[in-house]
Amino acid sequence: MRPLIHPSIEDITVEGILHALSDPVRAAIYAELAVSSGATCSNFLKVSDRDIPKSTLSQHFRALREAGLIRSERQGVEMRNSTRCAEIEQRFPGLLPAIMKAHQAQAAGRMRAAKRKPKSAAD
Amino acid sequence: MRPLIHPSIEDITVEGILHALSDPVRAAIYAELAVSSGATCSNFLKVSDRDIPKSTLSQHFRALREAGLIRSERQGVEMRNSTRCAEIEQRFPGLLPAIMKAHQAQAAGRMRAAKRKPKSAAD
DNA sequence: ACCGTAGTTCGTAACCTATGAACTATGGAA
DNA sequence: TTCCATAGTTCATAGGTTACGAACTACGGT
Repeated sequence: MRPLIHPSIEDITVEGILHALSDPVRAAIYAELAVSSGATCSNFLKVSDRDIPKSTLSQHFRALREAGLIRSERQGVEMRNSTRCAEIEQRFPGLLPAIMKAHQAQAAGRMRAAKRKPKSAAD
Repeated sequence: MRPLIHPSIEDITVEGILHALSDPVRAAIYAELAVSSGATCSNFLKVSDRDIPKSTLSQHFRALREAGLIRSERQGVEMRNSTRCAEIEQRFPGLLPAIMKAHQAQAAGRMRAAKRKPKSAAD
């Protein structure tokens, strides 16, 4: 089992961050981790009502880790994950807050739209 | 020749924006357009000292356009491109400025590093 | 030593991207 | 009008990336 790779803060790139967060599953994972730090991978076997196979989930965590967005460490049989937002905030001030805010705004917009015509809930 | 597709403002997604700007060439194009509005595609046959084939360039412009980041319109034989940043700023306030600022910070960091050990200029 | 849980790795099919070659659209020049 | 040059687009395809089931590894308990 190869060791986990955590890029040092100066190796983190904007492109990498944007790419990692351009996937809705990863964005959701990151957003959740930003709030409830220390969550494990299997806390995310369901993401916004969608089942994610655990191999896929593992890859998503790897993508977030290698983009420098999260830090993962083994703790017993499971994996504790936490964001590296303090570090990133220092290197790219305002970037993550703006992205998270935009994601929230988008989710809020979806909710408003669903309320207006509730039939489309299963679209 | 199929007509150009410009998503309406409410169809623009955060994921789409992040994905479009997670490519360094597209980010450079967007940054340049944000400053010198009205530039044509062939203004970008070179991007940060790299030659971009024009078919590739065309795809990059399409990606930016269909993510909702730019508006393109034919003017005579060429194509005028401009950003839709005012609209996007309204829908996702602060998002684009934060991303652009981060890209600048990164470029500034690279420049500082190159100055410190100038030998690596050709890496 | 064995089992169950939590994640990782591997193989492969599906999808995405870059690029050269061929094409289309437009505005002059002959 | 016909021809040509310029600016971009589209197509085919090769190479890269991603998703996911199956098989595997790591750890803690019994």
